[in-house]
Amino acid sequence: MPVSLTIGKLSKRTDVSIDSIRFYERQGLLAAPARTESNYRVYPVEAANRLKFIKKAQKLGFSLSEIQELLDLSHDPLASKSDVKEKTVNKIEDIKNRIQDLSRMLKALEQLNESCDGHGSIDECPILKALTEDDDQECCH
Amino acid sequence: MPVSLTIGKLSKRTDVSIDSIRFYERQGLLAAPARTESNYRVYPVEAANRLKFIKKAQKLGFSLSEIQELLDLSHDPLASKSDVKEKTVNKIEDIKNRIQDLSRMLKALEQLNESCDGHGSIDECPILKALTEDDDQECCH
DNA sequence: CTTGACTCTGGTCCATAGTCCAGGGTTTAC
DNA sequence: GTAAACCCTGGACTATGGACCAGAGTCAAG
Repeated sequence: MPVSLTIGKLSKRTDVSIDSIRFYERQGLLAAPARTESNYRVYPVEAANRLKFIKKAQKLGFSLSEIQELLDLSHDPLASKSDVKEKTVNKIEDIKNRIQDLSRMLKALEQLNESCDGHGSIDECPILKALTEDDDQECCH
Repeated sequence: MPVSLTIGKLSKRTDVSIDSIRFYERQGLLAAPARTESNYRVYPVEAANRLKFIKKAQKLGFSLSEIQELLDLSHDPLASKSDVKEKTVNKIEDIKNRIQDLSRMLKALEQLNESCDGHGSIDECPILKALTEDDDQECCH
C-alpha cells in the first residue's frame, strides 16, 4: 500500500478519469496536491476518499457546487449537523419536485398514448391533434 | 384579427420570446417567414399554432430535436399514427427511467436524513459519514 | 422631424460536467 | 538508448435552450 499516488494511479483506484480529477482540482473540490520536481501531481492515498465522497454525493443528486458546500461544511469547525441536514432536506425537496414534474408529464403522455390506437393515417393522429389544438388547459399545464 | 404578424406581435401572442422564435427558425423548427422590403419577418397567424405546438411538446418532455421529428412526421404523407405512437412510447419509457433514478436518490436521501437527528457537532454527522465511509454497496448504487 | 420603439445580423455567453487535443516534457521497461 | 507509457498546460469542444449584446436600420407617434 503506497502512501502517494500519481494521477493515473488515483484515477484507476477510484474509477474517476484523469480529466475529471484535474477538473475537480480547478473547481476547488479537490485540494491541489504536491508536485514532484518534474511537476507531476502527487496525491496522498486519502485523496481517493475525497473522490469517493464526490462520486457518492453525485449519485445522491448533488451537483458539484453543492458537494463543494458539503465538503466546506465538513471542514468548518463552526458548522453543525443541522447544516448538513438542511442541505439534505433541500435536496429531498428538489428531487421530489422533479419527480412531480416528470409524473405530470408521464400522466399526460400516457393519456395521449391511450387515445391513439396506432393504426391508420397520421392525419387523424390524436396525439398530434392534442398538441395542435387550442386546448390550453387540457393536455398539459 | 390580422393575417400577419411581426415577430414582436407573435412573441406577445404566444408568450415565446423573440430570441426563442429566431432560435427555432435557425434550428429549423419554425419555417423562415416572408420578409418585408426592410427585411422584417412577417408571420402568418398560423405561426402561433406552431409555436404553441412546440411549447406543449416541451412541457411533455420532448426536446427540440424530438419536436422537430414530430413536426416532420406530421408533414410526411408516408408517416402513420404508429410512428407518432412509437415516439410517445419511447418518451414514456424515458421519463419512467428518469423517475426511477430520482426515486432511488430520494430513498437514499431520506434514509440518510432519518439517520440524523440534526443536533450537535458536525463531527459525528451520519450523513457525511455515510458519504465518507467505504461502504460501496450500502448508501447508494 | 425627431424620439422612442421596433427589428435586423452575427456573435458571444450561461450552466453542467466534463472530454479531447496539441505540443511539449518525463519516466519506465526492455 | 529508445520506445511506450505517463504526465503537464491551455484551450477548444460537447449538448441543451436559449439570453444578451452591439451596431445598424426602420417605423410610428407627436
